[in-house]
Amino acid sequence: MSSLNSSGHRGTRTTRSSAPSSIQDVADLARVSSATVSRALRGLPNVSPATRQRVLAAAQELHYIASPSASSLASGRMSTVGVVTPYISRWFFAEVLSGIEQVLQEARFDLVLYIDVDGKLFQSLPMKRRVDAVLFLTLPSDTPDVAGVAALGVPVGSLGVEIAGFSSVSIDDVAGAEMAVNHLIGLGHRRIAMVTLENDSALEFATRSDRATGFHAALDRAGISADPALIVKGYSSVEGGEAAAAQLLSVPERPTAIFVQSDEMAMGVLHMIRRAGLRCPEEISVIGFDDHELSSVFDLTTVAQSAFQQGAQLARFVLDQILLGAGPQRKQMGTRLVIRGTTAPPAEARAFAYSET
Amino acid sequence: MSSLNSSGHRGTRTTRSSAPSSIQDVADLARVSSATVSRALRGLPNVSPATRQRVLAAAQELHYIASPSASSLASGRMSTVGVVTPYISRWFFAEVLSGIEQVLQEARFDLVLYIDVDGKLFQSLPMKRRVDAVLFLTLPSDTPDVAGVAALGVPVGSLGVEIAGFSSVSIDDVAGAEMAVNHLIGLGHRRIAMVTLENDSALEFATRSDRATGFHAALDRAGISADPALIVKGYSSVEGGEAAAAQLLSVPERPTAIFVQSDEMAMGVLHMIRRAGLRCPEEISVIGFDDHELSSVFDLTTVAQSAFQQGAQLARFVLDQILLGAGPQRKQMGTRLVIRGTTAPPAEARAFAYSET
DNA sequence: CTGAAAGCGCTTACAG
DNA sequence: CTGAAAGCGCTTACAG
Repeated sequence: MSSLNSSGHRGTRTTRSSAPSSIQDVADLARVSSATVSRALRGLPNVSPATRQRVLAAAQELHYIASPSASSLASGRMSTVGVVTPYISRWFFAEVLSGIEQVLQEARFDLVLYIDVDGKLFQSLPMKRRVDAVLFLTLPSDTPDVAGVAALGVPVGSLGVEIAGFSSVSIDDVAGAEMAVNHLIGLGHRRIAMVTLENDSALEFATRSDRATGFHAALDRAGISADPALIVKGYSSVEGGEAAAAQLLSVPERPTAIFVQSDEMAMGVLHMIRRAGLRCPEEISVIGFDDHELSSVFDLTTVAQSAFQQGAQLARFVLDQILLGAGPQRKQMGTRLVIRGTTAPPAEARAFAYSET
Repeated sequence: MSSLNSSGHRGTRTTRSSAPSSIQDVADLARVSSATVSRALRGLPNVSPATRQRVLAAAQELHYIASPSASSLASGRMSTVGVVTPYISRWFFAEVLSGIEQVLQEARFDLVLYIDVDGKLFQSLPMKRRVDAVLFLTLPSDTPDVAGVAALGVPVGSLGVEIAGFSSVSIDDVAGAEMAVNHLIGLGHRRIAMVTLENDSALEFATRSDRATGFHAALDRAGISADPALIVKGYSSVEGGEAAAAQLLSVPERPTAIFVQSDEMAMGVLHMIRRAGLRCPEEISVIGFDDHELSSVFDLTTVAQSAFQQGAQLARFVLDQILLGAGPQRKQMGTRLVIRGTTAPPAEARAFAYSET
């Protein structure tokens, strides 16, 4: 090792941009040991101000950046969180991911992204030994797979579904759905349909059943018996909404209102309604769920949730576990009814009387 | 080190699920050296079939997964690619990211995600020494910042803009914009407006100027002089489109057609047109750019591009650089006119004659 | 407040 | 085909 060339100050070293400088280079320049460099640079105590200054200056001069693999190997910390999501281009997941990323970036953690549509990832779990925690925006419906996740040996966060031992953030899907359906009932609707999620993959979307529960609860409380013909499943996309709407519109006694599981699907529903020559909300009301960025453009009444905040909160929870050794935490976030123009009293009701807004 | 306890075969070892097993554990169980384990598990040559089998079996029994930090430190390879994007919930970026992720996942590379709206990330470049390559879905407009990126010392890929030394994938924005405007001209439009991107950040959206170039080229060729009042800027969002449309609709001599830089902005434009009580395409035509998932719902005529394929291709390019030592490659992908219902001949033209579709 | 030394768990020439 | 050994570049008790 050729060290101690404190003569050529910023000459030879800086120009040879090939190999990045090591902690030893910094130590040599600052005339301390690598242990001290490590402490000084990480802001640990027990370093005299003067020494710290010298180290900082040396590090800066050499453009020193600690090798992440070396420090991970030595410390056992990866400063990385894995995130598993089924989609990235659906509003909800994109927003959640953005929230997670913001919190992690502030904490100077890296976010490793895994997209997994069909739950196959759970068999290999490529994030093994790579991350300090994993966030699942969806979980496999398979119990053994979930057990495998727990066996990762790192804090786990799950979105939308509470699992023993995992941190989680969710919304009250039951209450949200009830709120939506109560709004329709309050307008005078009795024949209310629901578009729910197709059980299309190995993944667990807890929201599916919970929102259906809220739907039924609201109807029950109003003394309305649910018509099975008015409950249809669709894929979580605009096309899924279109297909579901086509099905609903062909039911002999058409519904006067439709509660749709997501705004994206609701947009498909609106599209199909328009194509069928029907007018919304005059002839049929539609309410969605999410408050998607485009919902205002569609003038869509919906149940708003903040996906971004949910992601941010979930990231904070696992960060607490990693950094502070906290236990798993859970939180349920609020939803809010956003009344726009796709809901109105049913045609018959209007003929008779005024209704509440 | 207590090794050689080959007696309790699957007893003691497997049950203590605390510390993950190391390469040495596997070596002990298979009665070979750790060097051989390393070779056998990575599929390297010079390992006898019998030995390889024994190692594989031992590794499986111990649920062995190599420590990424240790192997990175020893080999110098991170098996990770960094991706920097300004947004994640915009259609284009979400699609590109999906394409990148798919290719990386197949190659068993990790994707580290960095969201950077305002280009600040380029001052710290947190992916230093963490990744084998970086993909920029956008670049800072600052030349020194770009130089800093090049100094990362790893292959770099850039999307939408060609930079010396970087791999890149883009579309021919000029040609795409010309195609859009030619479509409008062919329909008989002469007063054609353009909604372009606000120069709202430190980031370089090359598409901005290129599409404007195509717009002007098409007008020039048709002998139409562009009216500066018909070229407005807006933020890259639905709201941005609304604001831009509001401005355009207040121009004394209204345009008969609008070419909008992105479908998302076009949706805002359509919304504003509707709110202004105008009919599209009867009174004003609109053409977008992207072929967003929702464009068919809006019946929006647009210039289609495959963002997913662009992302996948860019990932393959840098993978070639990392794995095969290839040089930077570049490719321009195609665009395609998708004619839907938001474009039609201008009102005056219809009064006189038939026009082409 | 500081340093010497061990160790984190792999990979890779180098010998054989 | 296989192993001993060095080395990757840090962090962390342990002494002083």
